[in-house]
Amino acid sequence: MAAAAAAHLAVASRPSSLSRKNSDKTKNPGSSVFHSSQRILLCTPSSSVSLRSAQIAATSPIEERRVDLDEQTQELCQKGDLELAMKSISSLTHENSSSLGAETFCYLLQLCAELRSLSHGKKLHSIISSSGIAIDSEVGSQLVFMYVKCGELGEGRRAFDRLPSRDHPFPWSLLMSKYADIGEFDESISLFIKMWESGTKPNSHTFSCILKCLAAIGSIRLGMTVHGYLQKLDLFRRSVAVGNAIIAFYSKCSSMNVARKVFDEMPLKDIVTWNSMIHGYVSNGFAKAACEFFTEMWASGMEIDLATMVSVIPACSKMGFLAEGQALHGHSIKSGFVKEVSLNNTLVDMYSKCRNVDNATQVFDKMGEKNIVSWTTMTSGFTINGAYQKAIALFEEMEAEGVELDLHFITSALHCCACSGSLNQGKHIHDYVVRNGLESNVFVANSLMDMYAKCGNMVDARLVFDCTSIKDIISWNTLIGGYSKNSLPNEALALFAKMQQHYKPNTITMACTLRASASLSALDKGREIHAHVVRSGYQECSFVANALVDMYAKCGALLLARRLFERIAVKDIFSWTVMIAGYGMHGHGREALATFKEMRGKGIKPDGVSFIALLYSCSHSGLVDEGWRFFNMMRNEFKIDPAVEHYACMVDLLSRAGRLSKAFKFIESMPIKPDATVWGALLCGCRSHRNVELAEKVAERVFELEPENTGYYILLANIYAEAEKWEAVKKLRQRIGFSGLKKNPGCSWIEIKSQVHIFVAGGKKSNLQSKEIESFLDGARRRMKEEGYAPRLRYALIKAEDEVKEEALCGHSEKLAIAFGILNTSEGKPIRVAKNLRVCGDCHEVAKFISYMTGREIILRDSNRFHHFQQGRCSCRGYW
DNA sequence: CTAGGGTTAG
Repeated sequence: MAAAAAAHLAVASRPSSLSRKNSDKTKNPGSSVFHSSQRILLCTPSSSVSLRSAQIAATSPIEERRVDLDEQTQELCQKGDLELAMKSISSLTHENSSSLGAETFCYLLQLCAELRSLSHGKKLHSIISSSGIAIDSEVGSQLVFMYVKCGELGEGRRAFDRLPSRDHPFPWSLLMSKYADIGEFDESISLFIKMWESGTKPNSHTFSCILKCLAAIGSIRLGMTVHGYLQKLDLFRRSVAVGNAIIAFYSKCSSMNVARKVFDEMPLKDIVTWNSMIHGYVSNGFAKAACEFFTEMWASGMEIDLATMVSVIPACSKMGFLAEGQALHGHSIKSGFVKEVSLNNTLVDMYSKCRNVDNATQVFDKMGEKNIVSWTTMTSGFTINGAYQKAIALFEEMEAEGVELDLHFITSALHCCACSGSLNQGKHIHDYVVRNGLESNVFVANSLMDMYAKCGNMVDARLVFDCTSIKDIISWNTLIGGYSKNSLPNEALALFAKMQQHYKPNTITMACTLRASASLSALDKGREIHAHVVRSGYQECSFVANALVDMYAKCGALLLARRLFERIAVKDIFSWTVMIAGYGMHGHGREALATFKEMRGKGIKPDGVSFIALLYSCSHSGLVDEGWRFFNMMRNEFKIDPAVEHYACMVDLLSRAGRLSKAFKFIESMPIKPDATVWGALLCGCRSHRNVELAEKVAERVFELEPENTGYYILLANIYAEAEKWEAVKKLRQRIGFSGLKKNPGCSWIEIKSQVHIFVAGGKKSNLQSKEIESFLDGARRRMKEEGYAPRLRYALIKAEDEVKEEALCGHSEKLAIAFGILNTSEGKPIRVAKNLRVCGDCHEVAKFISYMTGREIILRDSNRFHHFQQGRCSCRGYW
């Protein structure tokens, strides 16, 4: 204020009688120019002005002409007519330009700023410079203002740096806020520091801006210092904007409690105050609090504006409050907000998230103006509601219309392809990305990788990864996770090792990597990662803790899994499910049931997945009655509609128990279409209970559903072979040959001293120690006979055709791995072997005997479950 | 008191 007055004084002290005379008129330049009716009345119609200007130029003496020129230009400025104002001073030449009052230049520059007229602004700048008069801080500030408003921040900064004095906060705050707008918070903060050091007192604008910057760089401590200082100044009580800025600061720093306290203490609140609180609650994940706050705002009689609506509607979306959302929609219609694109976009989002895709589509179709956000929102709306084809159609529509698609839209479309497994559509979008040079964007690249990974195409996912120069931690995690989920654990672990040269892994990396170790059954590797987790302090993260339990369970260390499980302070539904599944795969059905009971005792409501784990546990422990009980409990008590996985568990349960025809009838009575896993479970049952007739019937259904899955053909071939139906085996073999199918080769592996050793079919050329292994197994077999072990060996298979025989040999890979383990580990240590297919019957018997013969515990994980061999017995008790 | 505080999508 003082500085402004001084500037005015400086202007007044110029040899100009008019500036003093005019000073009452010039008090309120700027935005009021267009609104003051008094000013407009004072204005002369433009035609008469130019007439007068011509008269003046012709007749007046110099002094009078100058006065009139000042007055007349200022009047034109007040009217907002920049063109005429510029024309009126165009008669000025180099020699006499200094005769125009500085105040007039202020008027002109301000009008240029408001009208964003950079060309006139620049012209004025050059006139002022060439006039030879020194640019005082008032004119200088207007120059800064003009340049900044015209989008020339750099020029504005240069003008600022040339100011003779910078004792007014205006140009400081102006630059600070523009730097903040373009994200250069550090520059803004450094200006604030310079300002502070120069002794210029910041005002409320400056403080609003610095709080915004400090929030953006996450400097909570400094922000709190500013808050404390403002409390001493009592500034935030006098300025609502400052109070609002403090609220925004705390909400951005996730301290809604403090924000609430500030809110309560503010003596003056406006609509922005309320809106800031609502937005703060929503963006910090307190959607419910946001809704409640809105209700309070409504009740207080405060006006509701567009920003309120655009903040509170997403809160309803997050909560799934359809009725409330609809009420807000109604209010928007009444208040005319439905004209706004932004509001319609939130409505489309709200209806989509509240699972009302019809209303979402209706709003979308009806909205007058659409922007790229509308299209993006509708695309993800279709995706979350499973209407993948409609989402893809939107992409095609946009592409056909030649609309320029931004990266948000592209990532949404890719996400849709990822969710629906639409590889071809995804590739099509990839083409678009390449054509439009968007592949260097890290978000797009990450979405592409995610899409390829979810579609099971890790080769292309890797290609995108390798071609992207800019990677972030999400890129690495996406690819590692993709490898883990696509059963490529070795690739996942290799990439994890490589990643550590570039990035510190985060909790998500750990969870993905643990999953890879789990699927490899690589206990040492898992332990290594566990150590990493502890060193990084990630063990408190529930994601990681659950992954650790899962890893130990899948690596056969069930006791360790249980111990870690018990250490999880807050067990969520995932923790419980993982533990129940862990017991299930080890055949500890009773413990699984007890854990489930414990979970319910803690008030955790089971979901569909936890029931899959439970039913699976029952089937692997032969708990038929219990299985039924839980299946009914799930439907009746928890109102969960069984999914195909639940049916598969039940069929498995019945089939293992030998109730094959009941299982068959059960499948036929299913309300949903059974898939290959359901029929496949029955086919397995047919094998263990040697029912060839039913097997043939069931197999046809399976082949129809999954004609490319060779595992089922081999299963049937084995069923025939075991029944010595060689003709049938031959026919089936021909059928496989005709379709040109390749089978999944069986392999087993064992980890010794962090090194994974893999054994494949036949084991011919596989290992250095193949001789020792062979002689060990020969010895074992000899002793088996000597000790009268009934060799339930499938000798019959020897008569089989090559294809089947080879399959029988594949089964031997686990024997090789077990033998290798015994030969290379010290006595008394358990042997942990994993296999990619189900264990073969012969190997199962041999493993039992080896555990008895050597006194070693053998833990074999096959594709289906764990087998703990100890003293000649297996934990599966035949349920495999 | 020309500048400041609150606005949807990945």
